[in-house]
Amino acid sequence: MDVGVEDIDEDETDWNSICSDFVQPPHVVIHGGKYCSKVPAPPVQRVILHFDLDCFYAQVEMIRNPALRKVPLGIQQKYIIVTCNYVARDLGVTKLMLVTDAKEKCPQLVLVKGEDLTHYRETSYKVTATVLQLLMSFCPLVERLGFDENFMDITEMVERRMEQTPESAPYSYEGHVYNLDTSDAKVMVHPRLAVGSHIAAELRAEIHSKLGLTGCAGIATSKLLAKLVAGAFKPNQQTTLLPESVKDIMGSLNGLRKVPGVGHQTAKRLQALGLVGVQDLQLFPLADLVREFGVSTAQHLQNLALGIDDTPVTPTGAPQSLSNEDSFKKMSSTNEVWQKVKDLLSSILDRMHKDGRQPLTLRLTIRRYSATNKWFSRESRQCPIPNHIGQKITSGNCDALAQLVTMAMKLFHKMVNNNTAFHLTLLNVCFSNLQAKCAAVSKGSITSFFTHRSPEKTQASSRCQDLSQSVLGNLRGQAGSDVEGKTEELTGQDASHWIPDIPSNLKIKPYTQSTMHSPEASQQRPMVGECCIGGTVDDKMTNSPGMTDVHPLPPNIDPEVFRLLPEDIQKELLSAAYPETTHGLHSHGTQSVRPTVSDPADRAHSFHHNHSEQPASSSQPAACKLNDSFHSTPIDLRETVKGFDRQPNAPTTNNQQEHTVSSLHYSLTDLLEEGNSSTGLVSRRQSADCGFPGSVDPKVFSELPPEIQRELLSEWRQQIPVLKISSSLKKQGKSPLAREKKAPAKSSQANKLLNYFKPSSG
DNA sequence: CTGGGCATTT
DNA sequence: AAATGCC
Repeated sequence: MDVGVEDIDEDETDWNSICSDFVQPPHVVIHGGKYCSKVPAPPVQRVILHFDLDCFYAQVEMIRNPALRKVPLGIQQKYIIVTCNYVARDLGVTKLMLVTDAKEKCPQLVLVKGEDLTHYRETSYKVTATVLQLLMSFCPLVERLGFDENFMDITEMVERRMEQTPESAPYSYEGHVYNLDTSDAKVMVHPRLAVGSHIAAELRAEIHSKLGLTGCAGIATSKLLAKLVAGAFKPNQQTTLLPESVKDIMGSLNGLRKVPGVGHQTAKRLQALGLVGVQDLQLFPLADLVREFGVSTAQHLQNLALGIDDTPVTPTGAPQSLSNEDSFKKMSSTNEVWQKVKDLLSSILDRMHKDGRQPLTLRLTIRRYSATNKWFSRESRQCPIPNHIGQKITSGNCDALAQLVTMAMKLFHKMVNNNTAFHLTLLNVCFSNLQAKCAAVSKGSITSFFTHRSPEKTQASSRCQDLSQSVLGNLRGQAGSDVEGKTEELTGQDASHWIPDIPSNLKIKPYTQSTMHSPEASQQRPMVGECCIGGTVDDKMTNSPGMTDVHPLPPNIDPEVFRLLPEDIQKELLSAAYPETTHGLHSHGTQSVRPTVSDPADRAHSFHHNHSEQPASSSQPAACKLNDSFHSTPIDLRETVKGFDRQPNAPTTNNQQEHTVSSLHYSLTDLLEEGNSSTGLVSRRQSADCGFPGSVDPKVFSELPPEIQRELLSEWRQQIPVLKISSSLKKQGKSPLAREKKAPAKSSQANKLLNYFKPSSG
């Protein structure tokens, strides 16, 4: 028993247990390590953060109607309480409880229908966007899990902070430490996790102050452990898991089902092998497990039981499909089906329109009634969506609805014979194969790059168009900048809620050392520098007129690039690019080029103080210094992090939030429209000095697969024609690139991408 | 009387 | 297209 975990810790690689987060050679990879197959397992431990909102749906409803905060609240979907607030929980209500049971147990229970997920979805993406903003300057990696959970790889961020204050790593943890008394001497051994715990606290404070939402965080060395430990203390708290306690937390799980990754079916198959507890799986002969699951799954499962999880945090980006469904007791007439399909389509059409991308396929799913095995028996049929219809969808042409209903009914009749009786219990419509629209850009000559799409475009070229489209969609959506021509009317600021609507905030000292070169990037460097991707592309792109007209967005402060700049330039960039965040809400200083951001050294100093020992005068907890860079008024973490007794009433929070957002939007609009004030400097500096595209959207960039991110950065550093690409990198789901990621072609995908931006000569 | 929505894998 | 997993 427990042998496995012991083995892990005491295997030759002892980095796991005995201190020395410190000794990590700075050059040894960071977040990129796990993605880079070329390097052996890096000796650097990741720091993974899992953020889990408390009873999410209930929180959203309580924000919409603060009166609900005081009453036992349940969110009802059909006949079940999908979640409930803590008032209700104290009265015995639990998640996934039947409404009847819940009412019986708690007659005062107030129910709110939660079948329409719109508000939850929107709030969910706001949370992810906020997280992204926080990590923006660190090559942010955020992976969503459902609507209420986010994984972050904050290894890089931790590394930076440790560099800033090497002598004063925080020998204290924010929040709980799993199974350990915080006064225990052993807690001092993992400074990187300690730093992670402080970041987690800041993140939670940020989410709360911006969105009014509370949640739990787990800090550990893998997604699995971070997720598990996040639930140790439940509402609105956080817990750090030290490697020494891996065995404990895995052993604490009662039942294999508690292991994330072990679902119903898997648990049943395991049980058939006689395995019920986590330990059973840990000790089960791998060979036998392989016989049942195959080598890959078997190893994975056993690793999970051992608390081993190497899976990377994969940026989620925009959803790859949008679906809408409804369930019911019985539906048996075609008319009913027609009506329901129409309703479902109507709603999803609206979402699709706001998303901006064009769905290429439509899928209809049904569930037939069956006394036995009621929940699994879904059938589906799908078909391509003709281009002319797809365009109507993205342009908001209502004609699309009727045509789609017709298509859906055809799909329906592929599954249900017209003259035979049927009994459905569920209908689902889904748009998938989402493709960013190809649009023209206003003044840029970029337009020509994308307007002529060959009829049979390669997947790659379509990917390229996705990029271009994305950028434009984002420009339109975010700032309402006019985009040329026939493109449909501006859709407002919805350009997908899955992207942050404000630029990254700069919270801590920017990078000053180059420690995050991925091996890949480094290796490519000489090669790329010489190849230059064809002076052809380079020339065309860099020389192309109108590029400077491409509205520069606030620059993406990417560490890889940013740290290469002289410090004074860095500061200038910061203050010019983020007037709101550096000056507060009142000074709307797009004109100001003067560096007003606090001196990085000061920040580091502050960091030092806050973590080493509490200065007598310091009434501010560690995170304050960070918060004050993007809140007009510092927020006392002690109030926001620990319980919210003094919780800001929802209205106040919301107002502040609105103020912030609108202010930022306003200035963002300015930036887009007068691309030559202070931001002109920024973008010029960036493109000329460091090769980083000033108009690239950090959020979009962050959503690209990590490999692609590194490759693009590498390219950009070589002064490859970035402006074009950057402008095209506005908003881009990972989908197309993610697919590419899996493709065997291991050569520089960024290079290929660049090629696609060449005007398709001929 | 077990939701609605998303992703991945085969 | 179906199965599985997660929340």
